[in-house]
Amino acid sequence: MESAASKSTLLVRNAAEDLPAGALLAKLELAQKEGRQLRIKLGLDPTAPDIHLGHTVVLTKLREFQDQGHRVVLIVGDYTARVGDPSGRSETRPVLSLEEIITNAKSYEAQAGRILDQDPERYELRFNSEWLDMPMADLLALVRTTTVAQLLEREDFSKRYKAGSPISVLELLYPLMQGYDSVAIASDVEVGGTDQTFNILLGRDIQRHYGVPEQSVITMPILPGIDGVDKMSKTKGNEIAIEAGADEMFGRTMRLPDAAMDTWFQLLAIPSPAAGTGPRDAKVALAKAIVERFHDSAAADAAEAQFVSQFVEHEVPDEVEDFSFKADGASVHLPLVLADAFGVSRSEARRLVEQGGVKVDGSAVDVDKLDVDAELLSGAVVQIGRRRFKRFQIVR
RNA sequence: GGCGGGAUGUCCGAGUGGUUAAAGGAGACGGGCUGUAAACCCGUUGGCUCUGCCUACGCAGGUUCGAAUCCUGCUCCCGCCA
Repeated sequence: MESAASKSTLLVRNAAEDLPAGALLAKLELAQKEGRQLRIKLGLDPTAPDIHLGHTVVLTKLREFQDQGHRVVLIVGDYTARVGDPSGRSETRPVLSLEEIITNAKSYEAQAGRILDQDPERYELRFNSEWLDMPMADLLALVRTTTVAQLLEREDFSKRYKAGSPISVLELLYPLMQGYDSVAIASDVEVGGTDQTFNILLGRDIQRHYGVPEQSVITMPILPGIDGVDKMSKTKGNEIAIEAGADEMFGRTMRLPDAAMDTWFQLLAIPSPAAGTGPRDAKVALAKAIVERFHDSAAADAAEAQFVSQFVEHEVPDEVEDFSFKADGASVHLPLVLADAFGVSRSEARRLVEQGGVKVDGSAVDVDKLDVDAELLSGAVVQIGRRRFKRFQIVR
């Protein structure tokens, strides 16, 4: 059997931090000695149903634990989501209904199944409403564990405090609730992004107050989105969803700035290409590897071919979605049809035409001819910009 | 409880009676260049039946020839002091 030390080294190799130093090793040794599994915690936010590449960094780490025989406990933050997170501005963040949360959680779980082993021996899904919906007395006991000074240690809190920006009490409570989750499920190890470091560490303090063993902490670096700057998130629109089609995955990866490539190779655990490989080819390798991971190698080859044809050789893609529209007269008002077909406003459609951004069968539309012969559009591939296509069909 | 500040377009943020659909920036989008990278250049960025019309600066009224800008009331938010 492999030693705990080598297992620990493996688990920590691409992590940002392993806190406190050596704690993971101690946990692994303990588990080995007692012949039991470790309980590996990951909290998830059920506000968005789609898993993207950023989530996979942490999920893959969890999978490594599972492969060593440990048990992953996913916690759906249904209770916290229902309360609503006021972080940042006082924007009315939609408080999700229980149904939405459950839908999201299910979808999330299904997608996580592509990375995690969902064998019940190694996998557990819990909702934190199970224990957070507690009596006031219990809440007070929880709150007693932590001081304001401790909470202000967190950088974004202290910054905002100093700047005189609002910090809601609810926000202050979040780390406590997250910490209590660790108590409730008897977490041995909590995994999360580096942005979670404070919260996860506070979980240790809270566990200590409750007289239960403290979890060790593994933080993973944050994967930047395809803009190469911000954390990957759906809100920013810089994500690659793992459910995305092969072509989209490939194409979006190719938009990644060169500077972020190394990070991606590393965090996604994709072998870097040989030294001396040009940045473009390296990115192609990256894109293919990603597609291969979530589809297969045939799809990766096809996506590359498609990409070259569409963006290098500027050919119309093979598969273009149909858009049917009704033509009453002999001619149709182009902005109107474009608006319907591409989900833009008519004004915007008009602007796009004016700027030469609209092409019919490969040639730009004449700005002065907004009313087009319906027959000419029939069966034509209409294109906006470089990556939006629709094949028009007339319905009489 | 007292005092003060604020609510502007996707976001940030100017604007305090009239060329204001609203400076500037970010983002986004379109075009050029290109490796759908970066950098850079140009343009667009409320809607529409588009040389005009409608809607818009927290909400509701009011003053005015004319208001995002002034007045009144309301709602919400924030900071400071206690």
